[in-house]
Amino acid sequence: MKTKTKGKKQRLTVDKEAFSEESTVRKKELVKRLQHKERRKGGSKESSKSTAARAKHAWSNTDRRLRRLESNERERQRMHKLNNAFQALREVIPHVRADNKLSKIETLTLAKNYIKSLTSIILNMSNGHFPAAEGTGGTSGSKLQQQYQQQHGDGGHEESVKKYSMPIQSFSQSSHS
DNA sequence: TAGGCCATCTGGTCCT
DNA sequence: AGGACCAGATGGCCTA
Repeated sequence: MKTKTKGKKQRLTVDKEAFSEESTVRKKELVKRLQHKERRKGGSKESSKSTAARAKHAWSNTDRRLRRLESNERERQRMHKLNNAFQALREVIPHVRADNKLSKIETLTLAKNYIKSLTSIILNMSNGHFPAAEGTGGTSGSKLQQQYQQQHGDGGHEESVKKYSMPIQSFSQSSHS
């Protein structure tokens, strides 16, 4: 995977037509984009979606533009909140690359494995190795285990512990050095 | 330079 | 009706 060191990206927002000077690098980039676009589209088809959407509300162009800008702003805020949540998640899961930012997919995958391994540890402890869970009535370890096995099948936690143990070990090594 | 990751825009759909 | 949510499109930045 890759390291991410870039800062906040400068966004060309509404005024896309505002950039007029184009370096050769940029031109090449545009060509690349076009090719990429063509590959994705697989042909040109004019959709009637936008016109149908426009017909739905009898707003003036200005109104429509204004509403669009407002909902863009809301969407931006929503995505920022989502990214904050991702960042919070990154901070609570131990991982090897303390200096480099985990990608979103890496964060989710690691978090999933982390939860699995913690669940396994809890199950192991409550299954005879954890005195507090024995003979106290209430939530027994076996109940927990039954519930876990119903959802994940038998022996799933062994594997998840293995899967996650390597990153955790690496993390603890790097944090102690 | 290709490809991965990301932010943003956009229109459709769902929910309150 | 309006906001939240979602997925597709687009384009910028970065690394191998």
